[in-house]
Amino acid sequence: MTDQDSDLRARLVAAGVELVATGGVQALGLREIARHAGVSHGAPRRYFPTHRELLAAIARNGFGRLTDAMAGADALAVGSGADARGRLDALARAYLGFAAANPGMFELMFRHDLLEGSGAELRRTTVPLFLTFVGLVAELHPGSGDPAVATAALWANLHGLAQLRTWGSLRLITGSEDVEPLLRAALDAHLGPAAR
Amino acid sequence: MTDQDSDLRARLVAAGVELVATGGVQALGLREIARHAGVSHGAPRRYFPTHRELLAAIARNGFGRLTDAMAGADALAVGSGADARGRLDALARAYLGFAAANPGMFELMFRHDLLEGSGAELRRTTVPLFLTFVGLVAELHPGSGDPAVATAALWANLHGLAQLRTWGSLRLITGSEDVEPLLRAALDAHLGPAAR
DNA sequence: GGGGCGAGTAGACACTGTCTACGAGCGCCT
DNA sequence: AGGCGCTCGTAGACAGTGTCTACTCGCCCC
Repeated sequence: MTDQDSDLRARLVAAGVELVATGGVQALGLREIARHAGVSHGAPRRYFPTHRELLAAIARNGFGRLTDAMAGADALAVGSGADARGRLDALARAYLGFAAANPGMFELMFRHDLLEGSGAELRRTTVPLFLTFVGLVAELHPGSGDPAVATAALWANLHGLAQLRTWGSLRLITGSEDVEPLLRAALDAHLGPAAR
Repeated sequence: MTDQDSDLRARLVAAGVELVATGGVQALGLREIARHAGVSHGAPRRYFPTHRELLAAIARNGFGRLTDAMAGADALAVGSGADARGRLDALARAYLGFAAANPGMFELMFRHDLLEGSGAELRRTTVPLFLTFVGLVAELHPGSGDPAVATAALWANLHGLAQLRTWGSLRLITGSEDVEPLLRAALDAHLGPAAR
């Protein structure tokens, strides 16, 4: 698991991360990743039996970075004295911010056809993140139904906003590329109007 | 545009629709569609200069069917005396129902990487549908901000639910495959509790 | 009746992911 | 010290893909 342990494995993932950031998902050909890492096209097979497993490893990196980004945003919110609602705001913004800053990676992370087989494991990595969401929602809305359901509905809203923005529908509909008003509307709808 | 006009064009799209229903997006190879339509692999090129344009035509079929399904559900709701909230319920359920019944097609419809170039045109086909949404939301919440923003936020919620369900996250989170409680939560959040 | 042309065929090309045979380089053990 | 074995990466074959180009067949119109 260290940097030294199986150098090429880490280099391949790093090459994939770089490629998906610059060229999107379609730049993640097996041979192209191998070229980018400076090895022959057969080399990845030693560490990743199939192309999909390499993609899954790249996606795993993305989930890690997403988790880190959100944890960081949450810690920052807590540090500046935010309450539950403020923390949820910060987490939601971090989610959308990650999707906007890493559209290719975000797409890869949720392309179940590319990750089949490893999908279940990747899904599990989002659980801790989700649990903090649930805790905050429960704190904000005590005793009003299952907080997991409310949280899942909210998460789906964030996710939909992220997807539809990269798909380009939002600008068509609202006339603006800005998700901010939509995000506010979604948060207000699910969590109640923000305290001001 | 009739059945007779360029027979093969329609047959190719029909073959694609069938293939995507049974084998998902990855079954939509150009050569495989041609085989399924009983022609050689070079034939599609006469009607679709590139593979992506054929996929776009298949997706266009999907958008048409989605629009029809939602319009039908809405008409049914109106026929049974539903108010604005009831119609929105029916429309939302139709959207999720379509996504659940045609997961491959739904995925294709929102795979911008496969539809690049034709994406803008396809997006436009959803506008009338969206406008009825906006009208109903405006009727339900008169004078509370831009109804287009509220509607876009709601649509994103539906879309996110559809995507996350096919991705398999919802079962992990809520312990159940059923979207119904999540849908109710989303609708209640955005539209207020349902009249009963 | 013959020329042009639209429609589909067939093959070439570069490229992909997978599989297999091979070889270079290193550590280990006697 | 020397040979063995094993890990790691190379190189080529293979079937399959999307695109492009040459071609052929059949039909319509003059």
